Amino acid sequence: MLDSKTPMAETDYFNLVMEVVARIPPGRVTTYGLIARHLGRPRGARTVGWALNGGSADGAPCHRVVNRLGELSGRMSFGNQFVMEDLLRSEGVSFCENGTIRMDLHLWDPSAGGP
DNA sequence: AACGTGACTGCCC
DNA sequence: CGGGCAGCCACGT
Repeated sequence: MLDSKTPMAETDYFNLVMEVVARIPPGRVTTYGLIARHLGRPRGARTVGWALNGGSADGAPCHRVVNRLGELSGRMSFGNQFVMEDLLRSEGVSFCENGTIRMDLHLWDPSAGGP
């Protein structure tokens, strides 16, 4: 589907990550490790974070990407994690009292291909 | 080619 | 999921 018009190279890990992140349905979240595993790098979780940091793509709502704890790790790049939290809440995501996302309710797997 | 760095994860306590 | 240590991937210098 997107492969027919998406001229991305293997070296463009950045573009590849963006594709997966862009496929995350609203009200859902995923983890770096899940994405990395879907890309074929089960140990490349850090590389996924690097990709999002490398370029702020509007087509890739990085605010839907969190660490395995359901916590918004990109606070340093976003500026304020509260912005992401409120944004996710607007999509219908529930948060714990400690400010982390309820992964058990909103965790989405890229391999699932959809909601 | 090597070292250092970073939006991570897994294992251990 | 409280904190600490090591491993992995890709990039910049």
